Amino acid sequence: MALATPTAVVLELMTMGQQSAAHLRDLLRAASPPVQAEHQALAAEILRCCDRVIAAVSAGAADKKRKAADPGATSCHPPMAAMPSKRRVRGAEAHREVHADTTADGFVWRKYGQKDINGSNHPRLYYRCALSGEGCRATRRVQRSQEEPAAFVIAYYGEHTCGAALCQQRAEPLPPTVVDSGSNAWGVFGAVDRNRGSPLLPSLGAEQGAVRRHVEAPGDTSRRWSSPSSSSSYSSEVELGASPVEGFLDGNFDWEWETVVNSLSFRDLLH
DNA sequence: ACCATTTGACCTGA
DNA sequence: TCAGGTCAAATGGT
Repeated sequence: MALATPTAVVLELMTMGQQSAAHLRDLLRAASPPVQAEHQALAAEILRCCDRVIAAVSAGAADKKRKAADPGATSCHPPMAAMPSKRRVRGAEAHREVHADTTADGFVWRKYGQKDINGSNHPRLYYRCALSGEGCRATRRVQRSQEEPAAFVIAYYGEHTCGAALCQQRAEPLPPTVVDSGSNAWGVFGAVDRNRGSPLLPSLGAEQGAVRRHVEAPGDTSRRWSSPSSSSSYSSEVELGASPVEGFLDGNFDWEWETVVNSLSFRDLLH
């Protein structure tokens, strides 16, 4: 139960504003005839402002909490104090929860963890936006539905502050079929036509060939996702909007399918 | 050698 | 203390 503290109220209102701005931006984007880029930029700007306020308020609240828990903490370590906690508050409500029959939502995600969950037959997968290195804080949690093993429950946390332009670059042709996109228009981009199903598989090879280009410009490493504290690389997942192939559904998730998809290099997609 | 993927360890909130 | 979320070393593939 959320306490109606001033901070909570600000967060709630800003989140509503953020969702509205996202919706507006998406409406403008999809408008025909196309609206001026200036208008779209304005909507994007509003969204960015909301994002920043939410991030700032959240960070402030988290910092306050940390200090309360650790009164000995001083400003000796300003970088840590200024850093919002990377760890999501357990049980924090998802920004949006989607029940879908595929994990593909048109965004480029990087898997950063997997966990077996108590009372669940299926592991939970953790993804963050592939552009997190550029400041995008969107993450998602994917798990097979207990009731419907063929369905996924995808919880989204945070908004795409990367502008999602790159994230969505492969999703444009997909029709909107995601269930429960709520008031948040990101759901629109989760569009996947399940009827395409496995027939997409053969085309993947061609697409992969088209996409796979090893062009690495100097300084391109900034685009490669990496943990702030590590030089190791992380897995990437590029979801092309295909449903898991029947037969993969038995057993552990559709790892095989994801592996096929994973063979696409995220870096390649950025070119 | 480089990059992607896996998975056990670690951290933190409840 | 436990369970969920994240990190990062180890491993495998190209």
